[in-house]
Amino acid sequence: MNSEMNDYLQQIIAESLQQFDLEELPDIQTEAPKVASHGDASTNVAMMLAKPLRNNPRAIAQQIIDGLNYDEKKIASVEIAGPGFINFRYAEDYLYDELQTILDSGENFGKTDSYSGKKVLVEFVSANPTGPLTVGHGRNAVLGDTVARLLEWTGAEVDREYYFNDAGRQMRVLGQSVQARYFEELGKEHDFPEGGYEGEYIRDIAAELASENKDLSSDSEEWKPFKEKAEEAIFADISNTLERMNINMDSFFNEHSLYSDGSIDSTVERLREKGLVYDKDGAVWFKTTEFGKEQDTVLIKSTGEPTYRLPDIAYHMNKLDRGYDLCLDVFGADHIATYPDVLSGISALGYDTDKVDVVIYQFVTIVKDGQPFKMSTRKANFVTLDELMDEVGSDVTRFFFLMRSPNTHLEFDIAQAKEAGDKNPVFYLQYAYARIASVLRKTTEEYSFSEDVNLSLLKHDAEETLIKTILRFPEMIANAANAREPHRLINFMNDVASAFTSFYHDCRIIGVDESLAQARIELAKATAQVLENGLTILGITAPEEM
RNA sequence: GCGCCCGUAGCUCAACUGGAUAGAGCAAUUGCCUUCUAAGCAAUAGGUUUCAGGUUCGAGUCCUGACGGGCGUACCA
Repeated sequence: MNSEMNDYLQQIIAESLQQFDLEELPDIQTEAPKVASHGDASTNVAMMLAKPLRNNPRAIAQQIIDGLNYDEKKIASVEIAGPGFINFRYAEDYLYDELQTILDSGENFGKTDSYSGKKVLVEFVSANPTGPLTVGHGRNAVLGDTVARLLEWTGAEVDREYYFNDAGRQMRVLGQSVQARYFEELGKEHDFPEGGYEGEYIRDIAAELASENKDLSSDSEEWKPFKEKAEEAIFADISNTLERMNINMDSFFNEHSLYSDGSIDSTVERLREKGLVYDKDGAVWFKTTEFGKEQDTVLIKSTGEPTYRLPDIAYHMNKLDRGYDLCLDVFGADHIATYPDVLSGISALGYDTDKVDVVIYQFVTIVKDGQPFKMSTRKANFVTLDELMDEVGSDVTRFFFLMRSPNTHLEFDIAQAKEAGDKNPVFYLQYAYARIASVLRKTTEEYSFSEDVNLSLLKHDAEETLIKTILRFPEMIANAANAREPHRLINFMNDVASAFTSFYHDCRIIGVDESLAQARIELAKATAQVLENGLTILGITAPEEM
């Protein structure tokens, strides 16, 4: 059901409700029933009013219907069903008019405006440059990008940002690892650092450095040039991977800039002025107990080094200072603990926490050879996203990460993904699109129409079901965007493909009466448009043939 | 111990934020290619939604308590 119809129904219901002399109007909800025989739209207001009006729901429903003043060009019938639902059936013409709007809107069909005028920042991936992106990062990357696309379709102006830290212990060890491999490459003795990065990519970077023939020191304190080279190479690799996955970042934000511009220091000072920060045991503490936590937490260690919470707070203030109406963070379940501290910090300093929201996703369990597989970047025990895409391509990769709700664990069976082929549901969607494209190619050869199309010839059950299904598209996108749950769109796309295939099966296009063929071609075009728009949001290609 | 997420068909998961008969895919069984792409369609089978209470017209969904799994709970990020 589109929002225009929704508004209309709510309006006429509200008018009818005036007869009851209610103190407060109930929240009128209208939705498409699960079962088609229940009509096109349904409302439960009568049941909600049962208690305040002290009457039985079906009697109230009857009174509401009696008081209903509706346009017969839009609504064909209204009836009471079950415990007191009021079901509406659309006028046929309405359906055909709506089908025409899909064709007229074309690649814009599905766009709504609930976020229009809003500036949104989605921060995701944000992996530190210590190694290639793994399958574990994939869920974050694809989820973030697709939520961003959904928000764009609801009118938001979205920026994608990658937050990283190239300072700290991890990066030092990375530099030292490259250094060790570099001297091995030159045939010299050099100790490999404890807990160093063992991946093959480290050797590749070292080999490239060796071939450049620079005069680099073997002094283990002189790891910085190695770190810089490694960071450069790894970032190039990460960017390449993201590009392959159809992801384009608008900005990369280095945590280090928060130190150099003084925001870290000023954040601590401002919290101290509020009396929320104190010194103890040589460390600087944040009074998180004031916000309901069991313990205070350390902001700056006794070594003088901040914990990650402090830059996180400063970073979020930075984002809000840049004028965003909504800042979305995408991160895995292991980061959930820091989030409340960040909110406490920024709200204490007068920022609106409603403008910050988080998309939490549960971990990806890698299943390899039928066994759960523990990954570690340091130990080089991982499957990279590049390896995965080499095997199955980016369409399947993106689809796989989006299929499931973010808050359930995603089981990623490598073997199954690799053999994906005809088992993979992404092909079901693409296949439906390719079939339509094929039929449309054939019809342009066989037909040339002179008269206007008459869509009202589409009276077959399969045709009506298909029209009603594709009309739900804008509402689905808005819901998925609000919930930040791309898998809803995937489920919907399956409904579309399924409704199309049963139409395709029952209703031939070529070889039937010419005006009917013409109408069916239009319906096929509209379906292709919805599939194409949906696949665009998912970042998946819509192939003309398969 | 405490906090967050989860428990739905043999397996992997949905269920449009409390609605009507809980649905898909895979696996199983059975039909359908001289007609627009069989990467498909149609049908059969598979369920006490982990368990026990509660809230209300109505609960897979909300609340309480068990049981089971995952992730946190660091002067690691």
